[in-house]
Amino acid sequence: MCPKTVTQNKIIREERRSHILKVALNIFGDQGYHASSINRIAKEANISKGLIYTYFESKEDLLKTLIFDLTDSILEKYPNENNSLESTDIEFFIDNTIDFVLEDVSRAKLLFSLGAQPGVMDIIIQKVMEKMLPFMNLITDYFKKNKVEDAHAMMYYFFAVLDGVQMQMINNPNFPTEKIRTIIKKQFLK
Amino acid sequence: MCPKTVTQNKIIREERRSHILKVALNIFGDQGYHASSINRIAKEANISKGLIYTYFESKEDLLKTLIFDLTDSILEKYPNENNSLESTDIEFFIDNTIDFVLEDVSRAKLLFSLGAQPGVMDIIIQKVMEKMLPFMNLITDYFKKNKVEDAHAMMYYFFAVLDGVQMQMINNPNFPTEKIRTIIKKQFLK
Amino acid sequence: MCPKTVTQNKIIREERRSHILKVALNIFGDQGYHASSINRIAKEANISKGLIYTYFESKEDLLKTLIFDLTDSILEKYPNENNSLESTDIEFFIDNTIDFVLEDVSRAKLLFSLGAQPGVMDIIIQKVMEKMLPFMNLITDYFKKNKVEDAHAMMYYFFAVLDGVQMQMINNPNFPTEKIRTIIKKQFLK
Amino acid sequence: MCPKTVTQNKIIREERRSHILKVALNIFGDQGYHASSINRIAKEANISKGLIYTYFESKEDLLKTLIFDLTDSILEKYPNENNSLESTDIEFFIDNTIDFVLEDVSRAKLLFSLGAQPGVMDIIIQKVMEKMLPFMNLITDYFKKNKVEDAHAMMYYFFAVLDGVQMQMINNPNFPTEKIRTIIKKQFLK
DNA sequence: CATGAATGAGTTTTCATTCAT
DNA sequence: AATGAATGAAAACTCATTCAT
Repeated sequence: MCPKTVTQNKIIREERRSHILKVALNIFGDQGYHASSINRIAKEANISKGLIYTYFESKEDLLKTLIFDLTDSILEKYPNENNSLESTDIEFFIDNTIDFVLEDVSRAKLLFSLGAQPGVMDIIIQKVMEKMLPFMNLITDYFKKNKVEDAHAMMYYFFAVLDGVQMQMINNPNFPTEKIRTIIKKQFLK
Repeated sequence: MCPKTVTQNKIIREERRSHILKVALNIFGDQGYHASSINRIAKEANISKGLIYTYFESKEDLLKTLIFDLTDSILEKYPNENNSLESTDIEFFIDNTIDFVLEDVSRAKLLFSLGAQPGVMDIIIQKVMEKMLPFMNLITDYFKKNKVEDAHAMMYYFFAVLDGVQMQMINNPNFPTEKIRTIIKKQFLK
Repeated sequence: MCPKTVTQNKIIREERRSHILKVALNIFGDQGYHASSINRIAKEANISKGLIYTYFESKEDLLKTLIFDLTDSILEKYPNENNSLESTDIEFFIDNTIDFVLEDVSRAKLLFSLGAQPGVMDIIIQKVMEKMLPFMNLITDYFKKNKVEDAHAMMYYFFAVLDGVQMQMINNPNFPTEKIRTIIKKQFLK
Repeated sequence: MCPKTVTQNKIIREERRSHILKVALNIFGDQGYHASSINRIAKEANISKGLIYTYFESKEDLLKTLIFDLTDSILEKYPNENNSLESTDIEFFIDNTIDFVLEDVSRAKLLFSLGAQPGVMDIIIQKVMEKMLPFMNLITDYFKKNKVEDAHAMMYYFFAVLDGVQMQMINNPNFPTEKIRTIIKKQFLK
């Protein structure tokens, strides 16, 4: 029979919703947003096309939802206090950045594939920047404290290195992540 | 009057062709392949949709052509001899990698947006790997020669760093490229 | 309410599919394959363009499906045993050939319009020939048995006559089909 | 140099024109009108697309011209006097009908492929009918004179047979034309 | 709530026709 | 007269979205 109790429905709804999100994340991450069809997502999730539209307003809404989750998980990488940073804070950030990819490659893939989606990366950047900008300054201060010559440039370099490592982790199955983690820490932690 | 000479036509064709390629590179780079319509490319290039099809068989053919050009320009980054590398060779590669983005941001954008296009990145990787694999070994040898502890991991780190720098150059208008160039050289050249 | 049952959908799909086929047969038969647009077929069938593509992969697939049906209905004209033919077998074939047009003029029109479609007639011929070739020999034998001077040529003549009759039936509204049926039988049945 | 004398031009024009017609006849006959592109015709004729349009107003005009030629050549098959027919007249018509295909298969192919082109066959039929209708009556009279039971039906049969033979000649490379010619004459000439 | 048939706007692609040279 | 680059209207096809059941 079809009808269900209210509670049953609530649970089912929550499960379904997150299932759809998970499947969509995988497919968007693999094929890119535009190349992924709602049909494909529905099939992969073993539900009907129509059902997706009871959980999400549109394909774009699905993407936006994923992006907000993504943004939240990115924000978690940044330490919460605004005091000056110690080595342990930097280490925390390095670990979080690397673990961010290890935990869910699809999520990271999606993030990196979003660069080409005009108007989407902007949303992320805008939200992330609030936390990132002060963090960038803290990193710069950290390098100054450690007598790095051009601390400002080194801060940019630091982010570039982490970006590059994330990209390699995503695309290169031979990438020796743990060894690289050690190298990064050796280089930036004093 | 008599018909346009063969030479005249050849010049026209060559110009148009490369003009279309240039416009397509920009749009594909900005929006991603799937989000870019032939219509848009035609408008941006101030020509009719149809004309694109006298120069390229299909939208995919247009992409493939761009990719082959891209692949060629990537291959130029790698030094040609297979002897052991000196500092100058590494410096040459670092400079080429950075200048690759400076010369044509759209081209680099396209390259980085291609990660999500299944079946496309494969083509590039396959062609590039022939030259890249031996080069990776040479880099490893270079680090060994310089008494780097884990030379193999350092090689991967080296490539990750350059990837990350390229990404930042593309996405971050504040990125201090020249200062970073100096930092990289200081770190990896001995 | 609960979703449409599987059976309901199956029925709908079957009906729509055969409706599209019927309309397409008419239009292809009337205008020829290339001159018939999917748009036109959709309008005539009172459905949207898109729907045709949920039932058939492409315009060509639609044609191929019609052709396979056509081929099947042609093969039914030929008697099934491989023994030597009697008058009744020949009569059966003559009747079937004429009735083939009477039953569905559009189908016959399509068949005759396909001659110019390269690569399509080949498919039909290839499939039909398997049954036709032995039948041609049986017809030849039949004429030999009846002391026809050049039985082999007469066999070709027999097929030519039936072809011509089918063509006249299709194109000439005044053609006295039943009288011709009698004439043919009088001529070829002994 | 390009400029030519007036006379030279006239000759060239006439040659070009008939060359284009010949090529178009072949291609239209082979592929059907709609599947044949102007581009293809131009290439096959070793001239430019544009040039076709100095000789013919449009693709349809090209077809119409071919059809008028075709109609003329069909009309030639019919004897010119309106007196009652003798065996020799019938024989003349049979021979002409068969030779019509032998002389130029492409022309015959085009004729038979035109059945599906709505509005085109009508043109032919309309023009041909003027000569054909009285001829049909003469044929009927001929059969009556020869004590054929249902002379009117036999007349239709006669045309059907000739149609079928033409079709076989076009489509079946093994068709024994000359033997069939004999058979037809034996059957219809007394 | 769940389905998938159905839609139609938008995309790629083709091709007869034009026109500057 | 001759060329073929260029156009644009129309065709094939895709896919997010809707809706009857």
